[in-house]
Amino acid sequence: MYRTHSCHQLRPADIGQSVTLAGWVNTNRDQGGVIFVDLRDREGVTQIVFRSEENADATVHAHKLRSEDVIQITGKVAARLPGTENAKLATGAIEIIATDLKVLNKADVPPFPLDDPKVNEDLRLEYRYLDLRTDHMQRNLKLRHRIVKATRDYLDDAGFLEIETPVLSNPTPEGARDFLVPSRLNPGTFYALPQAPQQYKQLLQVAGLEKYFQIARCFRDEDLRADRQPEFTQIDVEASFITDVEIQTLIEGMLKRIFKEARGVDIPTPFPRMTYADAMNRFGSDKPDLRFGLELVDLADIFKESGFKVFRSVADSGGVIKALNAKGAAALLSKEQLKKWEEWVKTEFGAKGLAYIKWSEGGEWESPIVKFFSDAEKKALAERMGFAAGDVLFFGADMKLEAVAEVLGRVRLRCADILGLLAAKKDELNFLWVVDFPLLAFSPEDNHWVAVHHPFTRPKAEDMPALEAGEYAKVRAVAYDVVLNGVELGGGSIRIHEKDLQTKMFEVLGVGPEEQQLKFAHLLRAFSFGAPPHGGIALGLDRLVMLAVGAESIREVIAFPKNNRGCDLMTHSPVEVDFKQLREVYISSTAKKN
RNA sequence: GGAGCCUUAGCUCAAUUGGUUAGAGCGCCGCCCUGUCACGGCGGAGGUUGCGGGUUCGAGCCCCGUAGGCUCCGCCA
Repeated sequence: MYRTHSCHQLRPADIGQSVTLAGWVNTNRDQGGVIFVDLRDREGVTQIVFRSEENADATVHAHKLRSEDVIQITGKVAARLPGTENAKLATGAIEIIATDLKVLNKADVPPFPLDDPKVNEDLRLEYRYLDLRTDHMQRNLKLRHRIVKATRDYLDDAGFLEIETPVLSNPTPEGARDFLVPSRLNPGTFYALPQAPQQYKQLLQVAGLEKYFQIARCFRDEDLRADRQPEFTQIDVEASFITDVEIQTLIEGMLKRIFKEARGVDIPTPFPRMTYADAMNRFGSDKPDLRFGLELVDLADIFKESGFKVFRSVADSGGVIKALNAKGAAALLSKEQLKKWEEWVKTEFGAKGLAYIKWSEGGEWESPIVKFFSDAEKKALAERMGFAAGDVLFFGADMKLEAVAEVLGRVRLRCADILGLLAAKKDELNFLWVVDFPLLAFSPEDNHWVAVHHPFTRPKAEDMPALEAGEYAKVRAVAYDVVLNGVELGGGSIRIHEKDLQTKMFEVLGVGPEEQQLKFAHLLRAFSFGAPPHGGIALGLDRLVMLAVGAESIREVIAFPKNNRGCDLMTHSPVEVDFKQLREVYISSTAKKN
């Protein structure tokens, strides 16, 4: 037996006991005649004392201890001398008077200080096993475990079955780029790693399992971000004979339990609901952060007769003109900075420009466009926007709401940032359902309509006539996203369960009968054998944990993440493989070597 | 595919306008220390300033290229 107690366990009640502890040397304070070692394990820290006059032999060896050595010590639990208790440690009232020391494994000097949060991330990732020893990372992984456990318990209580689906499955024609896996037994053919268990979970409904969930690993071969990894984990849920509101209620209860058990907070349910149209119109985003205002305001009617041609032409032809008022931002935004913002929207979103009016305290309206406005327009504008000295207005004008939303939605977030609107609300948890997403969007690059959610999403019953009539832009989906503090946590929908409707959807999406047979025959056939009405949702577990621990990146809540080029800096994955290994799976590389 | 920022000791950073021997804190090594807990004291080692080229009497600093890291756009049904 290596130990009798953990390093977090012993208290004054244990004084006098003989104990054995094992762990890592956290710090070693050698004072010559007496040596203090803080011994660390997963649970905590306990102070060990070596006294030369009592245990000369052990003390001699303790002189040689260094950080991160793995040791085992035996000794007696003792009260600390009066006045030397450490209130910062849970075990700070006691210490172990060591009688025996065994070095289980010496450690080299660590390449970086483990307790320094400023160490560069690439170094932490190269030595991830050391980084994971830190309190910070252990807390994150423990909380992740609590969240997964709460999820399993909750869904089990609700009658859901955890069922695994294949990781080796088929490529999907739409959506993200697939990771491919060559099949050795079937030369020239490929599996794909799943982007999501979508079809399998629907087929489990056809199979009559009724309530399914899975903590599912998903794979998408796209570029990485702070909140995107090529492999990530979803809480995947699907159920039969269920409505959209019932799924939302189920998930609200699940998130309530997760946050109660993980963070000890009670989040209010039900969450507010907002339509996609409202979210875009008022906040310029389909995942609005409602912890602050800065709402977008419609101005098209004011500028119908305007002398400013850009606004007038948009207003006249039924386009969208909106503005937001960054209250108190004038003092924070110099002319040069405003120019930079304009450059930013131009380069990043391809906008033509960013119109603004800055009203400094005790000054005039400063703006490249205001000279074109009539007095009546200025008055109407100031009134509607609540424009006052110290404010900055930002405008967006375009024939399409999405274009205005893209620019002003981001300007809104950036304004909130510089105005410090979130500083006081860091701990607030603002949940929201965004509902009534459009079913379809026209893709100019592909020159056909694509599914906004995915091809299996059910159109709203009242919009079926529009679908039949080919007015695709008007058709809304029974789809919903759950949003937390402006981050999309997950999304789902009620699915199509009728073969004919699914076929119709494929046609609209430009998937012809041949391709349907090739790629979706199994699903269409399954629907012909009595498929129940069903629907579900998937939540991004990594993002959920990230928000629960207050991290800035999902890499902080994944044990062994990839960097932003998809590489594992510890194992150097991905790597080149031997020619023979490629030959076995009938692959030859076209990559150019340099 | 594109944009921005970054790279100086093991780690985190500094180095005035381009100027002489590139510094600090922590860590590391050695010695001392019987109540520390960010222990303390004394001494010491440690640098191809990412790499390659250029400008200059002289480059950590300026220019070009390149590699790596981070963030973002595109992409992510």
